[in-house]
Amino acid sequence: MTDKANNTPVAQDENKLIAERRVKLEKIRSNCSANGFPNDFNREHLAADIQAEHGEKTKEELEELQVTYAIAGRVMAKRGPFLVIQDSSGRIQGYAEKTVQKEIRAKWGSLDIGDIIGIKGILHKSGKGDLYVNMDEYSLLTKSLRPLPEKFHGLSDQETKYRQRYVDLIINEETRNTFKMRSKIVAGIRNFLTQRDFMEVETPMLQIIPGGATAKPFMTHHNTFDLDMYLRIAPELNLKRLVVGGFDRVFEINRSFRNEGISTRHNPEFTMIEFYQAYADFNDMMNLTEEMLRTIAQDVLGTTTIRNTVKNADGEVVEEKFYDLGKPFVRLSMVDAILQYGKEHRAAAHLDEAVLRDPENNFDAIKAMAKAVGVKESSASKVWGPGKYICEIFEEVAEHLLDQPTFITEYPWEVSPLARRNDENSFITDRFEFFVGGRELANGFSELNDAEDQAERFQKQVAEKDAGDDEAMHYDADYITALEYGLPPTAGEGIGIDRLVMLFTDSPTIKDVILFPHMRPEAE
RNA sequence: CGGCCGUUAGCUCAGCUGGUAGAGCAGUUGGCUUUUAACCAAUUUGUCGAAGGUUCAAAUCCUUCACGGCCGACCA
Repeated sequence: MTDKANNTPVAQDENKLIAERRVKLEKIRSNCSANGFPNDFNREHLAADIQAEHGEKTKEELEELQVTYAIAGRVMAKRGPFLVIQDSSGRIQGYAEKTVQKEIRAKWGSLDIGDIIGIKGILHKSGKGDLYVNMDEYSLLTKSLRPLPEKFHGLSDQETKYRQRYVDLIINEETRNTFKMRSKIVAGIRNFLTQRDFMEVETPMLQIIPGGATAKPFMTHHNTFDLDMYLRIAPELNLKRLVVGGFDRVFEINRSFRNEGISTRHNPEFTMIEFYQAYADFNDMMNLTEEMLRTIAQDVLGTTTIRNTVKNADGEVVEEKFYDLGKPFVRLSMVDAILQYGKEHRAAAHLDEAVLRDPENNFDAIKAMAKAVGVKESSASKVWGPGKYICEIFEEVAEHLLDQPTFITEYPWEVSPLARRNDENSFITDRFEFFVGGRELANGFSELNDAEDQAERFQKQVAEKDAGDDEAMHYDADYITALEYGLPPTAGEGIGIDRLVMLFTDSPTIKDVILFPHMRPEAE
């Protein structure tokens, strides 16, 4: 099948400014080598390195040195004879004396903001104290045909920032920093785990049975097998198959896909790390999480205290929050969280501790309580048991209030189809979720390695699917087979990388930490 | 999927209770030539998101649609 709509070239949004630059490009093509696009300039130095090495020197000291530098980058501003050049490391000025300016005008028409040039010459310091490279040699490397956003206000239109991230990256240093930080965070996680003998693996994203989470999958089709397939919603089951195989400590950092709503916290494809450790339990995972986040914060931010802000429409900071990852994180059971945070809720009077602590024998009461606090029921709620109601009440009255780093434990087995039951209380599992700033960042548990129990849980999920819950899990017979070979006692965890980066970079929406977030196509 | 808000020049934005489109930046031309949002003078730029409607007259009022933002819903 060919999709002509996506392959038809559409008329570019030409305007006068672009036309003027095309005229200049014609001139450059005829006056310069390589038809105007040379690739023989040898860039030898970065702006930031030069600034670091010579920024503190006096004008006179520099004149004595007479050092030559070869820089290249994008022209970001013109100030008389000075050109502000931006490269991947930072900015430094170039200086065009009058004869050079005349020469440029004759050969290139004129230099535009956005053009990419190479400059080689002696480094000086200006009267106002800024370093500049004299344009002893220079070459126009790439003519920019499109005008950049205005130099002072920059690019603030969010739609353009997301649709044309390349423009956002040219213009906004905060955007560049966010994605540099993201790279460092991922590298930090990788280091942390590999130092602890975890092995990085890659498992299929195309799956026949999407498993490992309750979510709606994307569907696709494999032509050769003539087989419907799904994009994975989680790597979980394959990673545990690897633990069965004897890889005791594995992790995978990559995308999962869920065919659900888009919001400030949700993108249809998102990056998770999942890691599994044999002969460990969920308490070990919580300890590991604390240590990992602490280490990464220290390595990436240079501090364990993270500052997040709330801004108003004008971009002014109206609220500041600090999260100290250096302190032990709060650990609270789900029911305790309901009782503690529910005090502020408008329906607080309905939160009866005796009922919450024994929901199985108070099913009607827990249902009434859920209704009182505002839990909305749907057609799928026919199959809800007491555990699901507890979880719904928690989400309604407590979850969004979990600001400081908090582990919530004691998730009911009913909402945890892959987690191990607690030994003392079979109503709950050895599971936790981790929250910061009202956002869920991680989910971990001691793994259910009892094949027969797992088979029963899958059957219950299938019943829920048949009852109309299209997010319920499929029965994965091969996974049961794998468990029958024997999964050692194991604990595992998934951390949402995008949300973690949001926390570390003080980003209010997930689109700010994803280079190319999904948007509806623009109308033609 | 629902509520509210937005969409005007390449960018950032004005444009009032309807009277026929503006500023700064950048662009063009010239000047200046160690500037820092460089400066000085002159000057160009528009399908006012799209389509209907009301009106003598619509960027402005009404309707529908598109896209975006925020908040809900779903979820991670």
